Amino acid sequence: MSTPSVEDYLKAIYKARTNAEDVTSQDIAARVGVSGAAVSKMLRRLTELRLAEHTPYHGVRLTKAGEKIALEIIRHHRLLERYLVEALGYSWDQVHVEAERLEHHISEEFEARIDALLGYPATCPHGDPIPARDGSVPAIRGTALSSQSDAATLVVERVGDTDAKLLRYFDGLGLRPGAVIEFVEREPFGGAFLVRFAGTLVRVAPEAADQLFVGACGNLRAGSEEPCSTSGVERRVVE
Amino acid sequence: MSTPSVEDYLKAIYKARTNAEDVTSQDIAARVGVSGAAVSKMLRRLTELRLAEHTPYHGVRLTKAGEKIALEIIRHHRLLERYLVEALGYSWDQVHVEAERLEHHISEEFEARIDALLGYPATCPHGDPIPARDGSVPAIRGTALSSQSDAATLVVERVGDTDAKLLRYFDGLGLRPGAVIEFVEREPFGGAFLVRFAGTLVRVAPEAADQLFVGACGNLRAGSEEPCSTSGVERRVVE
DNA sequence: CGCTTAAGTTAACTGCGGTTCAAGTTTTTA
DNA sequence: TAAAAACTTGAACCGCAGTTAACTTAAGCG
Repeated sequence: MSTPSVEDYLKAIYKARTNAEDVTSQDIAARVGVSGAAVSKMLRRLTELRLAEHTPYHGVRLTKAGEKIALEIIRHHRLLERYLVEALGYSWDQVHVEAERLEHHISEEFEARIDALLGYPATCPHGDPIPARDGSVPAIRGTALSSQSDAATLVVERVGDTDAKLLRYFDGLGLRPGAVIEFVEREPFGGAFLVRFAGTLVRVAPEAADQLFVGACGNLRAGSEEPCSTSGVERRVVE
Repeated sequence: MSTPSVEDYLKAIYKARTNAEDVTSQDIAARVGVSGAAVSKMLRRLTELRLAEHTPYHGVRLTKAGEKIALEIIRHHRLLERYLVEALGYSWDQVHVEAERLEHHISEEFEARIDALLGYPATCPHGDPIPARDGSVPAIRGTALSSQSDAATLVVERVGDTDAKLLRYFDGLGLRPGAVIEFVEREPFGGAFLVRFAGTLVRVAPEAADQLFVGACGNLRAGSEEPCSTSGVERRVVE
């Protein structure tokens, strides 16, 4: 078995790779929250463990084995987030921190049981896809609202999950995965993004718009039963 | 915060003390699963951390602070066991191992939520009392069936929780906390303990009898609604 | 094309938590 | 009561995971 620390690095490398083609050590360091030197050392270890391939001063890539572990941990994380919300009544801004610790310590048995109890959900409460047990991952959907330029009807696919304050902000506005919004325009000089939602005009702050990922409204979200509803509320799993 | 390792030692010392007056290093070593030398070193650390008072070659005692942590961990463990059985459908022989890892990693928030969801249970599935959040602990009930000599009507208070095989054995016999049994006699020459349970005669093996703790039947178990039922089945918490 | 600079790596060190082996202290027993 | 046995501790060591400080490398610019 791998240690929680190894798992954290694998997860960070995996996530960094889905964003940028080249994974930099700095990026990993920032994600894991350690110094660059710690990253260097760990990359050597991961290479020895055959979980990654690291050519010094150049890139890192996860091996099949490394990716498998990364996906297992991400699966644990997102299932746990979902479980904490659905079964224990956590709010969606609390779950990230709790899942971050628990993801390293639950058994496969635990994972399987909460998965079944939740009815095999496709996404976490923030809209990120839950990797399947076989290692397949549904495509990550949506582009940041902040990169939107033309007016359009859009559906919220997912939101950034790390900043609790931001999540409470979204929650206050009613902006959750599944919500259908109409992008109107951006206020000038780095201003807010104007969005019509549930009949009213909402101003989404620039930094919030970076963390709000939207898709074309015709795009059905996997597992979403009301692709273009305006309720803005995710379906709850009822036992 | 203390590390999982520190917590394991504190728990071991606490539990050892409830059994014997003098806590030996060996006992701790066996409980934690490490060498004697590791115990010596840790006792020095715990003393420095003011979690225990250790006079070399003589005893150890937990300080108030140390006992507080030990009880928190035990509370986590027993609540988790209960939760895994009630909410996730684990069998009672599976929960110890899972709880052993999770007990170090759940937050106070998590603890409070499962406690409320379970309706503030008084015991774990094996009958051990769950310490309250303020640090008070209901008395541990019952004496080993193996120390019984005279025929009597008894109620199963608790069973040893560490041996999964033994728990399945008890489960097969129907012997769970709350079960009312009649102790008849012991077979000669280190033989089984003869017990009448639910109308039939049951032979309890000697090593099992060491781990089956019984009390006088008039003794109401806290939180037990049917003190002298013969159903042998713990009430399930229904949501 | 070499020089600066930022990114990445290595080296030396720290703390934790374990090990084995040897030495010391109690306790038991002959 | 002295020797043996059992228990406890100390010393030297290891692996993991981090740190800071010094050194390499790669890249970009004048």
